[in-house]
Amino acid sequence: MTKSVRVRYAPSPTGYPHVGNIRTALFNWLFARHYGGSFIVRIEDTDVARKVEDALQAILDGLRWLGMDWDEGPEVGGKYGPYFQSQRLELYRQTAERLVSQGDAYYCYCSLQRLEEMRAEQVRHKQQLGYDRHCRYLSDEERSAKKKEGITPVVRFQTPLSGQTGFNDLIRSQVVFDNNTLDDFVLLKSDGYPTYHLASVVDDHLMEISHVLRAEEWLSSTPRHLLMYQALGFEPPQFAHLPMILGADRSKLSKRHGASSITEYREQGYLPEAMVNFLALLGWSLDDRTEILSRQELIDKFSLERVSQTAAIFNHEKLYWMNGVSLRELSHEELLRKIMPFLESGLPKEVKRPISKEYVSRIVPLIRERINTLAEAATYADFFFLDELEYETSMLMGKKMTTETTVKALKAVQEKLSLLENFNRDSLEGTLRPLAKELELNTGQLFSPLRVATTGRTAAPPLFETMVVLGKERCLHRIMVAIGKLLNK
RNA sequence: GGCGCAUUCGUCUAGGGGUUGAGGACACCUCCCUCUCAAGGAGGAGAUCACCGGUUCGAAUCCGGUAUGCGCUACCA
Repeated sequence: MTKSVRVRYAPSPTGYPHVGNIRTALFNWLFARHYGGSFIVRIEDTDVARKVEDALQAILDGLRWLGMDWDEGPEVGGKYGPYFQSQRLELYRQTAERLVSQGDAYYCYCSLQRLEEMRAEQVRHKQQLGYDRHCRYLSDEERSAKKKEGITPVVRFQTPLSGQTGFNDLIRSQVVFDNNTLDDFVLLKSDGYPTYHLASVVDDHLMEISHVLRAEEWLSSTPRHLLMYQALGFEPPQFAHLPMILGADRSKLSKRHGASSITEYREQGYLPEAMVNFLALLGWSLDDRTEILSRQELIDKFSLERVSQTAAIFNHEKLYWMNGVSLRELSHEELLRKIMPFLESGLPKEVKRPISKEYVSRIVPLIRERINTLAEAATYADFFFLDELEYETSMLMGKKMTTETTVKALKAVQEKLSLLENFNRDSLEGTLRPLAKELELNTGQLFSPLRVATTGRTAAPPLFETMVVLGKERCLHRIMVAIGKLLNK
């Protein structure tokens, strides 16, 4: 590679950052970092009608959250700016005019209505869809007449009627199109804004983009872009079309497939490192066995040669598993820090705020192997914070236990524990195990009612550790409540 | 309708002419560990490599066709 690597992520602020989009950003970012090149963010805000107000912020926040820093773009600037296409309109207009004057583009005065009718007609007759080139063949008189009518024209590219346009896609190798299957597409809209085709070609050239890594949906547009590069005398970048990410039903991933915006994953307690790891493996692989890779390993190992050619279905379950792995790799301190806000926002409102960090610090070791997302901490560990536990009385009774034997067992525990001086793991175990024997119960038969009594659930962290964190008083109180429930049944 | 891209376990994927009776991961099942649930460990089940032809001594791997899926075919990106 002689030229320095310069790649761009070019989102359109028309919606929240979709995971498919973010995956494209990630591959660009990894590619740039791998080759020590530049990662540029360029905002393609050329669709005024579809613009969404906070989309830009959400996109930038998403990138930052995932640790994808950009060398040029919004908020950081750069010498190829501005990085908002809405601020570069003059450049596109000039280029469009140049193409018109050199005979590679023309003004089109066709009304939206005419275009619509033409299209309907084509569909009806099962003809090839596309602009019929009506205005391409306007005489000078007709042209000036249209001009006099005051119609603001669009500029269309004058696509060659014959020949072929091909290129070597870095992921799909040789791809060829017949020029006669391409229509005269719009370069400049009547509102003065460029279409994607014009803007991206102009900007990629001006910004000296070396490689265009974009989603496969752009593959069919690439010959148009190449024809423009040719007409303009620009050297085209290298192209690589990334496989798409689909939903479980194989259609384009969307809201009905569950969370599709990166923001939602963040809110659900997914970790950026898990997200990056998972997204990297959607369409790329290192070898036949590596699943867990750090950010640095990803940068070191990433290569276009190992990007797959097939669309991938977004597998939520695997992400969920991977998040659990990442979560368990966090240090105690880090996990604690990340869990705090989720507890603050996720615990029932009757729990007093602020939540004590010291207290949570004692809970974290008990739940870290039992949760897969940060948000789950709040639902899994709520009994550590609640005063009143809600559960079915029947849950208190273990295998082959009756109300009587359960009450008897809990009363025995109550008695033993109230006499206990040091309420710690070992003293609890040293007390309760022998007690089971005394009562002629197996450990499960004694521990499971006790677990339900103290936590309100049948699945919880290890009993003794849990009881220690809850404290003697609270445990005794909860056991008393449980006995009461059984007797009032 | 036209054009393009793709097609290996349910899913993500490895493998790109013989060492593959196709490897790994998620999910699923069994067992171990164990006070429950997890985590961890050990196993299991799961793919006629879309189909049909061809090339070859030999094809999941190369070629052609068919089918299916997806994408593009907008004054959206």
